[in-house]
Amino acid sequence: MTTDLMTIREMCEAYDVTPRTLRFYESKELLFPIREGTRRLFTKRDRARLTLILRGKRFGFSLEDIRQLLDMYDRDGSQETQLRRTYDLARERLAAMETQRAELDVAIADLKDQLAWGEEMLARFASNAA
Amino acid sequence: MTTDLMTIREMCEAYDVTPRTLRFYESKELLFPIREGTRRLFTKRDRARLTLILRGKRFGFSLEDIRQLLDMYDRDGSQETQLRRTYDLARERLAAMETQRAELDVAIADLKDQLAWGEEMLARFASNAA
DNA sequence: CGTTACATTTACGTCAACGTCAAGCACTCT
DNA sequence: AGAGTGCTTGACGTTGACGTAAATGTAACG
Repeated sequence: MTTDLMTIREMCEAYDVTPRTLRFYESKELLFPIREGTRRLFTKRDRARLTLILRGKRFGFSLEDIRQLLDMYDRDGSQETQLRRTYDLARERLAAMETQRAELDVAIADLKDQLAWGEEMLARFASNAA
Repeated sequence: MTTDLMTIREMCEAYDVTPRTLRFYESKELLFPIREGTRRLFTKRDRARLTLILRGKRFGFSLEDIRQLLDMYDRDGSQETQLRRTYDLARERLAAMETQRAELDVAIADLKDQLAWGEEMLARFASNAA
């Protein structure tokens, strides 16, 4: 292992985020890199948190939700209360995502109908032109 | 038929939108109600446009996209160029929606995995407590 | 010492689609 | 005339997740 500490550039490479994003997350108290003078050094812990942040974002959690969950983990270690809270939040999110999926399905089906209609019209134009 | 013209309130009732929304759409040149002094009177044409606006929104088109399409229809009457443009835009949107649905599916599957994991942990805690 | 290549901070800007006042006019009822 | 209601305009606020600009620092290279 090299140093176990990573600069902001290395982090950006590794996680495909911009420096602005990492500083932003720090300002929102999602990350706590070591401040070596004016520079940042990201620890293993920061990387673990960032992984969870990015995963959470994929699931559609807000940064504020994520922050609260991470903080809970920090306080409780790995106790039941926070696990249950995480679990509940995740179930809510899942429900929301499935609702969204259903709506998207309807919209897609409708749009396909409209497309069929459009093709019909185009065909009609084509035959008129011929 | 009463008057073929509707007040802002009637429009709100009929389309389940707020007055603010209608004024906003007018400011964005999506609607062109008659200005009777200081008040608005929405014509059949406005209603047709609003229907298309709301439909477009359901499909995820931006208001700007919608405005451009509506303007095209106004200019071209009902010619092939605009029909094709609409058709192409709709196909793009459909592709985007299907991509989005695929990503959502992955996220849902992942989240379900995490949930299963969470249940496992909770069960472990429960048995420890017993 | 100068240049290059990063790093930092602060603060304001962005995007979408409206919401939320505040303040005033227009009309009706009494 | 006063009260009440509805409609108007205009400007600023909201939300989330950063982007962008400007001014400055600092570290290593040659």
